[in-house]
Amino acid sequence: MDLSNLPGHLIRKLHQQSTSVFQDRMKAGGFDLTSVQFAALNTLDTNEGLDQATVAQRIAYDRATIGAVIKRLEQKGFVMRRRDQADRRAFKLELTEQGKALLEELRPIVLSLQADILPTLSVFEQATLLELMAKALKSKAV
Amino acid sequence: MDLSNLPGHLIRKLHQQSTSVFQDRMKAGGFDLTSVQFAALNTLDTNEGLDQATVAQRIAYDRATIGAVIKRLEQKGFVMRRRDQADRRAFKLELTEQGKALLEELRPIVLSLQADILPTLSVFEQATLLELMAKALKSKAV
DNA sequence: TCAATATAATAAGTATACATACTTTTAGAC
DNA sequence: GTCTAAAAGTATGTATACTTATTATATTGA
Repeated sequence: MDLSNLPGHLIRKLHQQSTSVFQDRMKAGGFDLTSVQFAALNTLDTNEGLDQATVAQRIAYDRATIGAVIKRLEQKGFVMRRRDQADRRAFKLELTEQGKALLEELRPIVLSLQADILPTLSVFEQATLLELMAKALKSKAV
Repeated sequence: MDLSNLPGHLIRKLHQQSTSVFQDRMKAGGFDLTSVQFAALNTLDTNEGLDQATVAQRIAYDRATIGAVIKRLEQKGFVMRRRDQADRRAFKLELTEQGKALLEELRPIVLSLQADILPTLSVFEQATLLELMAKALKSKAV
């Protein structure tokens, strides 16, 4: 039984390639940030005051993982947490000035590295792949 | 900046969907095995006596990760490790009878769950996606 | 031959990723 | 107004996933 042509294996390897390109580019630019951390920062920029659970839901992670991610972003000085006075269970999250500045620097890098994730595909093939992946992610009809 | 249409994000979500289907099916069948553990077992079945480093290379993981995976498979009684007398740094790995039996049970399940990873795609679309992913994984020409 | 190099496995450290359980707080039913 | 169910965050535990360093053993080349 050869796994190498099965969807599960191909998807995992592609994910591996994707995160590897991201890490390499960050490192090359002198930044110390993972793709998850970037996704969280990016979500907060356009949505000041979100809580952790909502951030987790927006970028499709569980609360526990995002809690740890936010904690590290706070320690690095990119995010601030304040108790929500209207709902004292939650925190309102916002970017620090440093976080905003970082995000402006990172965005063009993150956009440009996307092409390197699929370097052997033509523009048309890339578009086809993205379209099929997006369709595959749609929830199955009842 | 909307990440949701970028390759990196789509690939991650698809990977998430893939591992989720795998876990659900294993659980439904009463098995306690991850996709990585299955991949390692499957590699050993057709290649008795491989060492950890070679297994890692075959299924595209680093040695440290596979070392931990093999350790758990050994604890579960599916794999045996013996010092390679020809190279005393390495272990020769082989499946136990229990490991072989498990693999026979799992294979049809793993094959059948592949279709559920991409439930909303037609057969033709699935084939196209697999082809593009395989091509995207080819190393970029020098 | 023997010093330099390389390799197999492990150790230690960081960061996801998720399940489950627990605490605190909120909201809805009555 | 009180009871209960739900939700936000945290804690705990397991399992990847990878990097760097270390140890033991092999290989090599001058």
